[in-house]
This record gives sequence, structure tokens and C-alpha cells, in this order.
Amino acid sequence: MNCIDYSLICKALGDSNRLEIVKMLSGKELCACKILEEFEITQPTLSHHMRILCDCGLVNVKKVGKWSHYSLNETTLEDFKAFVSALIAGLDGGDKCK
Amino acid sequence: MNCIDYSLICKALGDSNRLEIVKMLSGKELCACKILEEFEITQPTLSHHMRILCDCGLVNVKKVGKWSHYSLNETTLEDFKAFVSALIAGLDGGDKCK
DNA sequence: ATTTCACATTGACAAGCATCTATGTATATG
DNA sequence: CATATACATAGATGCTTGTCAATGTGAAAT
Repeated sequence: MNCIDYSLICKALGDSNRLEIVKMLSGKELCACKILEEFEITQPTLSHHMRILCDCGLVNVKKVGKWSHYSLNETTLEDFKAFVSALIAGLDGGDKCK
Repeated sequence: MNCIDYSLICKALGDSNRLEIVKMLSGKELCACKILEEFEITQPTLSHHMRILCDCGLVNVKKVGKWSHYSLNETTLEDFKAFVSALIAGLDGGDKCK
């Protein structure tokens, strides 16, 4: 249902901090405070990055009490992988959304 | 040998015009003038975009007389696809270049 | 209730980037 | 040689965006 904008996904992954965040979330599920420890950015900046990662569908949020648990959205990543595959295969990477 | 910067690749694909260019190059090989016809941008702007796509390793250039023939670099795309696969598999998307 | 903790929002600012016009370069053609 | 074609480079400009300090919010703890 949700329309996937690969340009948005790439733009989200285009920031090195956000790419590192996605790599951190690979396999695990982390709360914002744990992610923040690994970067030299302020908490509002991290919040901004997490919002961008969620908006494009790459990351899921699960609120648990005071904490926000973040994890990768495997469906989006699978779609994105299929998109790259189609580019390689010369199939034009068909638009998923008209 | 060449160090692949996935952040650079994503940044390159993060511009909608460049993403469309890559989709156009899927399977084919095109010269700049043919690509230019499909967009409402000036020639210097296209030249700028092609440079970014080449710098990150996504696109190859082949000079033939006055023309520049552009094509996708399948090796880079395969590496990028593997990177996305590793993210899904939870293998941390191992750094190809320390 | 008050305080503390985890996170989001707002507003501001500097750096980055896409785009343009103008110009340069190299190759073909008449 | 002069002209035309295909593309690159340089400089300028306006919009986008990453970042921060300050503040808001909602849940837990004391």
C-alpha cells in the first residue's frame, strides 16, 4: 500500500551518520539513547535523523514507556534490494508506484 | 581495490534526477545528449550530475570522438546490493574498506 | 506533586548543493 | 581556417539540510 520513494530512501542513507545508524540497527533493536552514545551529535540532531529514517520507511519505532525502540524495516529493505537488482538486470527498476 | 563509499553512492542516488538517469542507463548505454533530451535541465547541470555518478563509481564513461558514452558499473551495483543484503541479514553490512 | 529521564519540537544559522549563465576545450565538418 | 557540435569548467545564486541551544512533552520515580 505505502508508496515507496527510492529517492527518499537514498537521500536518507546519503548522510554518513544515518548510514551508520542503519548499520547499527542491522539485526538488533536499539533505543535512541543507546544509539546516541555512539555519535558525537546532540540528542535533537539524532531525533531529527531518526525521523528522516522513519519517514522514508527504513526504520520502525516502538514506544515502550519512556523509551523509543528503533529497528530496521525489512520489507522496505527487501524492496530496495529488489530495486537495485532490477537496475543490474536492466529491467528499468520498475516503478512500484505508477 | 577501489574503496567503495556506500554513503557517497546513496547521496548520488538521493537526487531524483540522478536516480532517473541511473534507471535510464539500466541495460543501455547512452551518450549525454540523449540523456539530456529527457530532462528539463541545462547541459552544464547534467554534466555536473554525470560527474557525481561517475565519482562514486556507479557509472562508467567511454569517450568516443565528441561523444561520451555512459553506462552503469555493474560491479559497484553488485557490491551495493550485497551491502543492502547484509543489512537485512543482520550481518552489520561489513565495511568493505575498514 | 515534584523531579528526573527519554525523546520531540522550534527557531536560527552555517555549510552544502542543485541550478543557472558564461565561457572554455576538443573533435569533427565544410 | 572557420564553424558547429558535444561536453566540461568557473563563478554566482537561491534553496536545502545538518547542526545546535532552548524549550516542550510525557512517563517513571522519589
